Amino acid sequence: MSQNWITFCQKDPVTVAKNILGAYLIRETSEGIIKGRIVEVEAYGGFHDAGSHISKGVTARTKIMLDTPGLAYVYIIYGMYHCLNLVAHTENQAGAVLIRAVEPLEGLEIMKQRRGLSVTKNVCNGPGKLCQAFGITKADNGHLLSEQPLYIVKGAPLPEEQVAATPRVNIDYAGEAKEWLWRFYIKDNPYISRK
DNA sequence: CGGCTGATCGTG
DNA sequence: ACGATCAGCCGA
Repeated sequence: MSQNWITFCQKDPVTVAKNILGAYLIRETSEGIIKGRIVEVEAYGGFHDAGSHISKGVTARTKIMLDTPGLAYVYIIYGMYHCLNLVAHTENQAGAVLIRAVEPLEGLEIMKQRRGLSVTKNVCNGPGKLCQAFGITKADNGHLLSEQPLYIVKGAPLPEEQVAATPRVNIDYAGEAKEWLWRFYIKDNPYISRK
């Protein structure tokens, strides 16, 4: 039910990021179901977080970070790739959670075909890669991620000792915020984007 | 308008 | 280590 989902996402982005680890990302396509387990995420905050898009200003692109928690925030990066985020923040705040890597579970053939690969390795172990595998584009921007045909289903809670926290990737411009331990991944999972 | 920048990826 | 490649943002 969507209200449960919105409530789940209406917490600070760091909490939502940790809570969404181990959940399932599901895409229904005309060719079949694609499913994966979320194994790596990053939290992005509001105006105080120099690594966050919205800290540079509220624009047509970034204003969704202020919108309803649980919406998809999809943007194009480097003119070539898409990234999927989940809007996540408390009342009157801004924030999002970047889905960085997924462990492929179902729809392997469709994913490999879209990625142009013959083996499962490297199909979903990066934010741009998983969007290509799942067929996620700007057409999905603003979609509530509890609803078909693109949705997230919560998994079993993870023991804290299975979760690693590190600085976020590729935000060298972000000053002190680049040191914050806002990247989370499932330890020893072979499908994370990098060590 | 023109100029820059980038929450990436594949290749080497 | 580096280049591809262009939406998004800003300043004029």
